Amino acid sequence: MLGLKLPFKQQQFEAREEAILDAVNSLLSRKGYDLMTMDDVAEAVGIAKGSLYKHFSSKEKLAAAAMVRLLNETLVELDAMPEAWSAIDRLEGMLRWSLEHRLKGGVPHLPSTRGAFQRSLLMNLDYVAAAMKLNKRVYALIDEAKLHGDIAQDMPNEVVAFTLYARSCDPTVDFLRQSKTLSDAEIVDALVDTTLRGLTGSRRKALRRKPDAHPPAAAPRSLARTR
Amino acid sequence: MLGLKLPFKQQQFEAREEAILDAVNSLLSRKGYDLMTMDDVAEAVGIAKGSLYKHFSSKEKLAAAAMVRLLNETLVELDAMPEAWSAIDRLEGMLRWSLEHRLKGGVPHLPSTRGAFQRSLLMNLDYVAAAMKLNKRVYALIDEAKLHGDIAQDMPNEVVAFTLYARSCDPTVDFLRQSKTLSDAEIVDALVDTTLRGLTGSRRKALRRKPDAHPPAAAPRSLARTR
DNA sequence: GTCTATACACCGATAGAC
DNA sequence: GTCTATCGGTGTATAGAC
Repeated sequence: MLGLKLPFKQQQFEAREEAILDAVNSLLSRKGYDLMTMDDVAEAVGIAKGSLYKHFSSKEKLAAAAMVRLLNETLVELDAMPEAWSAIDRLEGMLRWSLEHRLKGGVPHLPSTRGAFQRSLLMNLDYVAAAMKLNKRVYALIDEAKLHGDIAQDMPNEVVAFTLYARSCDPTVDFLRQSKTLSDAEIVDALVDTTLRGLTGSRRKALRRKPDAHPPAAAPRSLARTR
Repeated sequence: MLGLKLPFKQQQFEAREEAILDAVNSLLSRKGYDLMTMDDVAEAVGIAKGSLYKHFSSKEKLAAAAMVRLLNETLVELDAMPEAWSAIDRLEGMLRWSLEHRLKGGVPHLPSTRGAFQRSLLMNLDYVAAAMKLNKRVYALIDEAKLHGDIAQDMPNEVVAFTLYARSCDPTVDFLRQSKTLSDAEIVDALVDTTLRGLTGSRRKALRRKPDAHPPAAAPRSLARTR
């Protein structure tokens, strides 16, 4: 009896941390890192602000923990996919899951803020480790999909990976939702469609850029910088 | 002589406003709206903070003015394109221009912040007017491109438009730049490529989703909400 | 109009009682 | 560990001298 008391309290402690991360997850997606205050989090969880700091020693640690949890959930989701799915199916599945997760009020995979948050994340060892683990998995899938001819060979892997990640924090999602003409399911379909097949839609055989067409490949004005 | 004095002062006044907007443009792209302070702007321009409020009565007005100027510049760019260009060429040209503008340190077309800025913009009459004007132009181009078979017919116009706008505030741009493996010109090419032709690359005739393939169209888990 | 100085509010983090 | 109260710092906006 007495031997169970400590594990119980510990279990309760971890349950509260989960509740905190849920609140952070929701707030982070609605207001972003900069506008999310510790008061917001405390109020959403139903505890005092001071108590928050007994669980997480800073706002940055708190937000990073939520991001790490998301990355790990994504990995679990990848592992839970049907055996029959090919590499491109899994990548599409991950993208769908991300978009649905976001539409339900979850954090995006990438920090959309151009602020201090991104930099603090890169100095957080837990986050970097989780990100690298997921990234390795995704890169392997991309390589496999390229072998199957499902992804253009000449597309750099990092472009593919970041494009997939970034779609979950694309403001297009918010704007489409605000315009109210598409359901959530249709928004997901549209985003998946444009991401994988582009605006031209690879269903059509006719390609826009014929071998000897006029040259819109170059920039309209010579603004290109090699940096 | 004396008749020119007033126009001169006025000209000087407007030149200073241009300088202010340049600074805002740069700061807004680097730090985002929330992290950009009026002190930052004042220091960048080289004037006192109090003087700023003689030109713009609030931070929101200031940021909105920068966004309006960007939208108008985009319209000018669209009008300056070669006559021979088709609708899809112009849309691609606009996308390229946006990406290059962003890589040179300019504001993105959409407010990436999930904060109060977006809401304040929608209550700014000047911004809404400029956005509607550009939007009308873009929608016309999309319709024309669809007629030519350059854009998938079943893609809603708003999805196409927002996808084009959103690409200029895509965090992929930042991450690719940080990884240092691609030049700025290559980043632009890659982004334009994925946007128009998707990750699968519509150069290949073989399409991923055959008519009677297995069904990855449905979500991996039934997370779809009709809302 | 441009400057300096300041009012007012908010937020992250801490202190200390219980 | 949870609470209330508070410190220190920062940011928007304004006041007032020149």
